[in-house]
This record gives sequence, structure tokens and C-alpha cells, in this order.
Amino acid sequence: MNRQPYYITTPIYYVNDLPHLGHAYTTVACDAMARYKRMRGYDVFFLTGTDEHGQKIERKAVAEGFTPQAYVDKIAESFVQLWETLDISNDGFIRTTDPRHVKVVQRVFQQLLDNDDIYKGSYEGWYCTPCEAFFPESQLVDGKCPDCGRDVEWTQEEAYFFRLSKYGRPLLDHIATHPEFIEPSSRRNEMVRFIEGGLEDLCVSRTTFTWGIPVPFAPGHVAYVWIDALTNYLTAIGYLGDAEMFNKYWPADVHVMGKEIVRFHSVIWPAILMSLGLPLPKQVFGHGWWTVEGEKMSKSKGNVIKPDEYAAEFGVDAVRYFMLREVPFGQDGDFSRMNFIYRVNADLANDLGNLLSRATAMIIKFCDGKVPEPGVQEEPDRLLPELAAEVLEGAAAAYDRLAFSDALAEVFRLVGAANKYIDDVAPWNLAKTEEGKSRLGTVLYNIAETVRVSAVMLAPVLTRGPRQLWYQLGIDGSPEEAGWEAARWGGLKPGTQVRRGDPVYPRVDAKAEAQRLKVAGGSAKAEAAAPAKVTDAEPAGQPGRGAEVQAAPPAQEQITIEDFARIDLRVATVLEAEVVKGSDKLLKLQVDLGSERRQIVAGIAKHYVPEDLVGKQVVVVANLKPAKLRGEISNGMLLAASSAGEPVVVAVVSPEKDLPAGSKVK
RNA sequence: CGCGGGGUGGAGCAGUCAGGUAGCUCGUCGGGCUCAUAACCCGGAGGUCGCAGGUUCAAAUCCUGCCCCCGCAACCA
Repeated sequence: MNRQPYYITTPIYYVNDLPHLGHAYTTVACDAMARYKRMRGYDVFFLTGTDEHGQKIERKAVAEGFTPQAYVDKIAESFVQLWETLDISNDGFIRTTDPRHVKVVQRVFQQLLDNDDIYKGSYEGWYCTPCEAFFPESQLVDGKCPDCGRDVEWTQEEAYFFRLSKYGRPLLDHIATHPEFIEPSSRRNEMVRFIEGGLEDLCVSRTTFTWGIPVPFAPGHVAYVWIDALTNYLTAIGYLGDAEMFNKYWPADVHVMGKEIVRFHSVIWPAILMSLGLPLPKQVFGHGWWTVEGEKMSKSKGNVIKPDEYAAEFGVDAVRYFMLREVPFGQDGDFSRMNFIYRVNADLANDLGNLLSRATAMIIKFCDGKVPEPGVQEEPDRLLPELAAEVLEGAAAAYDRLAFSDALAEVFRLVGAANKYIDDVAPWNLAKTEEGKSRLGTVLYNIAETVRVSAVMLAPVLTRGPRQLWYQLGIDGSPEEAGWEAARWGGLKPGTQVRRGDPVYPRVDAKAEAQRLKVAGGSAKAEAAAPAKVTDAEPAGQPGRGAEVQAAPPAQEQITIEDFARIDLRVATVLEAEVVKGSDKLLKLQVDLGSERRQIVAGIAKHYVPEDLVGKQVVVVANLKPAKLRGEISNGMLLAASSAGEPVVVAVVSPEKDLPAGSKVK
């Protein structure tokens, strides 16, 4: 019997930087879906990969002293590594530098040309000669190059265009007849509006850089990102190479991605496919974004979450669980360390892990360690089997629509019910009387069986724990391999010898962690939280009208003087300042701390010209753990205040008299 | 008037499409249990559902206006 194919993809990730939480989120979600579908018997092809061409890469490689190829090899490897760490079960890993892909892109170009969907035109824009880059009007900073700040010129270059404009109507028709094509629906509305606003033809080739796939019929032109990147979905499953494989998996069942690139996948990509005469993917799903501790994640803030570090600290299951449980897929969410710990403790440790512990302990204590034979299910005993059946349906339905948080919540409804059932029935009391003992077997069986079926339903998300849950219940094999049907009630064999072991999900000491964070987090948060409350735009150093400033922060937890003393604030004199190469927000400062000279990187380039800072005295956090920002070591942090998000005001000290560098601030 | 998302007990969310007792998780307070990973179970306190009008027997939910927050263009999924 032929198994039904299922083709799911992540976007290919641009290798201009190391992977982070965002990449991991998309990939883990796809992985959970891929595992779920495999458990349901599908012939799954799960694809991820890297996008490796373009001017940015070319320049970055040169800047770091690599050839482009060596550079992309290096970064691509870090993605592969992270996926291994996170137990990602991808079936393919496509790189746009793969020779197979080069061939596909060139053939696609040719085909689009033959269909008269590509024509030669000219690309116009503001061009920065030193940077060799075009910028749209909206990106210019004060009419100058956003990268280097120099003048730009209105320039045009020869380029090839794809007749995207021609596909507006067909796209709208397709969306109208296939409402499930773009999910969630809010994204669909957005796209419909966008298309209705009119589509312009799309520039698909460039002559300003060479690190790309040459356009076959146009010497000097390389493919611009669209055709180069999007067609990876075809290459990876054998387009123009392995017809059998291609025909099996295409069209894709779902392309999953962050909301920012839904437009490319739901407008440009289907238009290209229409031109090629290929069927469209069945669905494009745009998920939400993470903030970190309430703030946008960005390198300049230094708050980028490294999923592998979390995995090392709390386990792979915890990371995967948190990402998929905490926030409904499709919505934005916040990644906070304490919420992470609370969530993982409450669900995995307290509810699930502890339930196993209760089950095995009682089976050992009251039944010689053997799973008892269930007897008559009395009224209250029927609750678990019935709920399990309901949850099985609900979880499956939720997984099917990529609603991971719903699926997980369903399973934990069952886990919670089992914990309550134990308290209601009090097996330890049943064990005390003869008639109680006859029911005890049923009760303990129900509890153990709940753990068993829960493990199966959680297996798409949790790659480690479910197997251990089974092992301790005395079941060999893995829930994942057993398949989704193994989640049906009654599979646990009476007489199975349970094996008590270490906690599958040990709890994290949240109190200690909160304490630790309160101290350490003070410095990191002070930057954003505290000054943001000063609604007045005046620099904090000039009290002016006390009334406004007194709008005191209602928020932050109070700290003791000892906590504060841990933050070493010092006066420093700025010796040198320059813009960090390739960054438009970062300034690299050399400062005199009295006893030593330090390099500090600060995200204030948009508001301060380097020269303005030289000679100024500033306050820095001197004992902050060093961090690397865009390749530059930052050994400390400049205190700054921001109001209304954007304008950043450096808290330059303007004391009555000059202080010696290194003076302690308190 | 650019587009989109959002404002619900201390925190985070559901409920809004199909008006009718305001629900969940965490926290907090009290109690219970002792099988368990100081876990688990029960109960309490705590909300004028952003503001102002309107429709209705009845509005978190429908209508109108307004206020505030966050994204979309960037070193991002």
C-alpha cells in the first residue's frame, strides 16, 4: 500500500549570521509536524536549508577574510549543528550553492523567458557607489546611504523583470477558492489587500555583484534572491532530476515561515509556479515572532536567545516544549527566562514527570511493581479512558492545523485529570482494605495508561522524555516508532514490570533562579525598562520639572542595596569612537576607565556621530559580562536612556567638575 | 486618514464571528493529602472586560467616535 506523501518546508535561512531562536522556532515547529505526520503513517519529506548567495554574503565574507564559498560553508555548518542539537529530523538540507540547484535556477529562468514572463528593463534606485548597493527611498537615512552615511545617486542598471503584475488576478482567484492557502487568516487578509493594491513587475537579476547564479541568457547578470531562493523547494525534491520523487512530493503540503516573508511565499512564489505551469503549494503558514523579555530581539541589544544554550541548560525537550506550548502558532510571543522555567516546571516536571513518579511508586508499593489487571471501571474510573479518547481526537485535530499549543494543552488536560483522579480516589486508602484492593488495580492501571498514551501524543514535540516515560513504565521501544495509533486506550499490558528511575523531567529551582536573575538582570534591564518610564524627553540628568519625571516606574521589583552594589558603575572618558563596520546602529568606543582602557560597543550610532562622543564622560557598567556585537567585543555597557523607543539619549555625565576616569558611581 | 495586530482580576492569555451567569495558566492567601520530582488536589481574595456615546429586555461581545501599545522599511524567524 502506498503511503500518502507529505512535504513540509522551512524557509532556507540566509547565512549572513549564526542561527538563533527565530530560526529554531520555525524549524522545531516543522519538525514536530513532520514527526506527527510520520507517526500517522505519512511518507514525509521535511526540508530545510540555507540561502547562500547575494551581495551581503559576498561582502561579509571578504570582510572576514574568507572566500564566499568558504564563508557560507562555515555558517551552513552551524545551522546543521544546531539542528542536530535540537533533534531536528529533516529529510533534506538544501543549499542554494548546490550544483543541482544552480541548474534548476538556470532552467527556470530560461523557461520564464520562453513563456515571455521575463523581459529586459532597467532597475532604478538610489545607489551608493562605495557600498555598491541600491536602496529604496524608504531606507535612506537623511537622504544618505544607510550603511556608510555617504551620498547616494539616482542610478539605473540593466536588469531582467518578471511579469508579476500579470498574476494579480489569478492569485486573488486562487486565494478566494482556496482560503486555506494562506494561514492564519489575518495574514491572508493582509495579502489580499496587498495584491489588490496592484502588483509591480519584479526585478529578478542584478549586475552589481557576482556571488550568485549566472542568468543563462544574459552574461554579467546573476539571479536575484527571488528565483534563486524560492525554487529551492523544487530542487530539493528532484525537480528536473528525479521525476518520480518530484511527482510524489510536489505540490508541497505546507511552507512554514515567519510572518515577514509570507508575502514572498504567497505572492511571488505562486506567480512563478503559475508561469512554470506547476501546481501551487497547498498552504503557506506564517507564524509569529518572539520578543525577548518584552523587547524586540536584536543583536545590538545583545538579547539574542541561543537555543542551543537553553538546550544545554534545560534539555532539548524543554526548549521545544516551551516554544510550541507557550504561544499559539501564528501569534507573537515573548521569550522570558523565568516564564520558560515556570512553564517547563509546571507542565513537564510537576504534572507529567511527577505523574509518572506517582504511578510507578504506587505500582511498586501496592502491586509488587507489576502493572495490575484492570477490573470493572466504576463511574469515576471511566473518566480517564473517556477523556483520553476525547483528547486523542482533539490533539490530532490541533496538530493537523499546526496548532501546537492547542495540541499540547489537550494532552495536559488529560495529565491534569489523572493527577486529580489520584487525589479523588486516594489509592493509598484503597490499599488498606480488602474491597478497596479489588478496585486498586483498575485505578493504578488507569493512571499508568494515562502516562503511556500521553507519551505517544507528546512524541511529535518531545523527542526525549516520552521514550523514558515508556521505559520506566516497563514498555520497550519508543512511542514515536509505535505510531499515533498507540495512543489508543488499553495498550498497556497488565503484568508489565515497571522500572523506577530518575525523574524524567527534573524541576528547576525557580526561586533560586529568580533570585539570581533579579541581581544579574538588574543591569541588563536597567537599560531598557527604567529609563523608558521617564516620559519626559529631557535627559535624565536635568530634573527640570519634577512632576513629569515623578511618573515612577510601577514595575520593577525592588532590590536591596546589596543587589545594587553588584553593579559596578564607573565614570569613563571616551577616547575614540567609530562606527562598527557593516552596522548602522553600533558605535565602537575606546574608553578610559582610570585603571584600564576598554572597548565598548553601543547601539547609538543612529543618534550620535562618533566625534561628538570623544572626550565626553559617560557612565558605564564595568562588570558586565563581555559580549560580541557584530564581531566586536564589548567589554561593558554604556548607560543610555530611550524614550518612545527610538530616540536614544546617552546619559553623558555633566558633573559640576570633571571626575577622574574610573570614579565609582552610586 | 498607509497596512496589520492588540488593550479582559498582580502577570500572560481565552471568550468577541453566531449578544444572555467573565473562563484558563501562573502568582497570592487558606485548607487537604501523604502515592509523588517541597510535587499533587480543593477553596478564597482579586476584574466598572482601554475611554465615551449608541442599538437592545440584555453588550467584553453589535454600531460610531476617540485614546494608548506593538509590528510592517532595518544587523531577524
